[in-house]
Amino acid sequence: MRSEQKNITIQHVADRAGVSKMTVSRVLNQDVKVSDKTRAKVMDAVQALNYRPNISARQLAGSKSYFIGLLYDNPSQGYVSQFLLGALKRCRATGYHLVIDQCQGSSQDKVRMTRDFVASTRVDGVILLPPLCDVPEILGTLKQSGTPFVRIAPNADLEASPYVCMDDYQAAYDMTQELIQAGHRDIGFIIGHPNHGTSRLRYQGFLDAMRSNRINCPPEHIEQGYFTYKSGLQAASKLLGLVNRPTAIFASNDDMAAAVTSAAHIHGLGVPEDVSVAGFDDVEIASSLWPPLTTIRQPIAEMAECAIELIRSGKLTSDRTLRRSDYRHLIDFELVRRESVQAIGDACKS
Amino acid sequence: MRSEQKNITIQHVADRAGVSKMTVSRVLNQDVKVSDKTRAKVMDAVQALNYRPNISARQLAGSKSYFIGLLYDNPSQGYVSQFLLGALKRCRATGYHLVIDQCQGSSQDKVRMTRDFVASTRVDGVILLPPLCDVPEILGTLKQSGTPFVRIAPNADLEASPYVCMDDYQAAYDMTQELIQAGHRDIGFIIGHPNHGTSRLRYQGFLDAMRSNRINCPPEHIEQGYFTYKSGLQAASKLLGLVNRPTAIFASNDDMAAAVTSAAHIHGLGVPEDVSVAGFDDVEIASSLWPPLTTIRQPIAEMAECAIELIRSGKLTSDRTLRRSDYRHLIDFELVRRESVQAIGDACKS
DNA sequence: AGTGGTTATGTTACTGCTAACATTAAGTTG
DNA sequence: CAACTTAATGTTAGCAGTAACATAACCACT
Repeated sequence: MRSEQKNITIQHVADRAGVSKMTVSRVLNQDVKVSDKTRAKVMDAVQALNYRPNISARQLAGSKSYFIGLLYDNPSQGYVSQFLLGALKRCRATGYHLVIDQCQGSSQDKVRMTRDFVASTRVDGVILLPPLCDVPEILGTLKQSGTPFVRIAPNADLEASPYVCMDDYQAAYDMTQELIQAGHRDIGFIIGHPNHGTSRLRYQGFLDAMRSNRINCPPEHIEQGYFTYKSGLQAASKLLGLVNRPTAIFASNDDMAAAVTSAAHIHGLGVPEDVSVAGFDDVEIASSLWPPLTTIRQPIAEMAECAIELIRSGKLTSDRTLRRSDYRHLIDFELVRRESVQAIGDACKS
Repeated sequence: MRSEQKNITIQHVADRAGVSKMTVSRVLNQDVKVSDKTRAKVMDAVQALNYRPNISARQLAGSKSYFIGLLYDNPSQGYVSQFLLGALKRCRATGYHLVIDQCQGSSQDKVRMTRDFVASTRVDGVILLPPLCDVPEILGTLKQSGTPFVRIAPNADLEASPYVCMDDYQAAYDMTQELIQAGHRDIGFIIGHPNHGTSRLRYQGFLDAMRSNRINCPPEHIEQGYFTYKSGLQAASKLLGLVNRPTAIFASNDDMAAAVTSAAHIHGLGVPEDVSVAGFDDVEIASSLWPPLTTIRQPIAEMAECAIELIRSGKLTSDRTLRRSDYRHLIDFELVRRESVQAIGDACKS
């Protein structure tokens, strides 16, 4: 017994407003060819009846489905929920809905799942989260099906589709600059996983910031990590055991930065009194740790909003080749200052 | 240009199989009244044409929408993604789809959002994640709209709807038993946030396990926490500073357990050599920490599967009052043994 | 053979909306 | 002021399925 009050349809609204169904439909779809007077009458009726268009009927009759698909595989926990935050906000504001699915297994499985997904939901477009956005077979499948899609932070094949990302290089540059401005000169750096494209960008940003401040960076201050807590622990132990121990350590992600904090404690060093720590990503651990991490907030939610808009705009649907400038959408990051970084006093550490 | 191959409809399948649309529909909906021969013919045609029913048409014509709503507010990060894992698995297997939305703001906002959500998506049912499942206004709104709903791990108002949860009491009991069996007698416990119903259950499980093993638990071994890393740090510091310092600490969640690990390091104690640590929840931090935490894995994905099945089954739709046994669905937890707990040797600590 | 009772399949009439075309009303011009 | 635009609204015919009823086919049993 779903219907306490029986479903109100466009016909009820039309009757109440004294117009035809079609006019109501036009008002609801922002068609220009409706007089202001009629529009007002219709809107009043919509309000009064608390009418919501039946999305299925719309989809069946029209060309748009008002559904946007979100496919993901296995991004870091929290990434999905962050992304959803922004995506849902935009969807709510525009009357769209998000249908999500996980796409895992062999690349053959992924292809099948992708195909089934677009076929059975008839979404208007698909958003691919990393690392799914770098699976060539999926890109191929989507292209073949004619479904527009946007990728989030892809590492490769940048011409395959429009994509949204942040400027990892600039963020690392800025964070390094921040540490330098706080008086740090001996800065340790822990590189991310060598397979991730972002690792290189972040590393390069760090190096260039050091260089442009004419600060020498000895090779023993650079350690290779793998984005895991454990790898961070090992890297940090080496850095903190050095004779010319750095006064600040910049880790390529928060998990490793958290490990640096633990390593410091083990070495009997306080954070931030003895060593400052900076992370990257602003995942949950960054703020739940004590002291909370100074880090780079990835604008995941904003990236999501941008992706939704791209699909909604319909720009991607048209056959005409997109302009090059339509492909890349850079979203601003944010440097989050928390307690894990402290300025060095006048008393210079020996 | 969405249509590379024009959409195949039920009519095409019917033509190819040499039957009417209705028969195809019956086969697809597992109707019993179809002969095996006809069923085979139809399935062959479906396979050959790679036909997928149009979900909108189904929804419009039929009573089911094949969409299930998932509403959440602000659970711990990772909870949502964990939940999605199970929910999506079940959905995929059954031809359903998940439409998700976030429901935030004042309770008035939440009511409006909930109402809009069910009205515009016409989902077959709604799943409420904690802490949203304890907002009375939302429960009221859903009931009023006649939409069936299932709650996940609710704290209060247990008769309001069917719900799915795990046995927190038993889990805490088992974990305590585990520590005792590893030879620990002096066990510290950090209670969770007093506002959470689960905190009491976990505490009680701990107490009862101690009691049934006739182990005395001095009051100074019990500390109040608030489920945060910081509160765990403070509680652990007190416990580890005691003269009769416990040999094991059981924290009511993983964040606090992680803090215990850090506190131990600060106190110059090794985990697990000097002090064993047990957590609860098995969130990401539990396995990314070093040493990884022995903890209770909340069966979030399984709870999700159960919730989907409940809605899909249609049991909740009927007006007849549900049997009491239909309300509560307990899902088995799992005790995850990792490196943070060690058995105490024969040499008994003084 | 005729009656009744199944069981399997077909028909018809919707579901709520929009595309495409048809019509009316209003404004413009020679 | 009739003819011609143009703007605003109405009509008709689907979209792709399912519910509900109608019918045909088959079988057993008096």
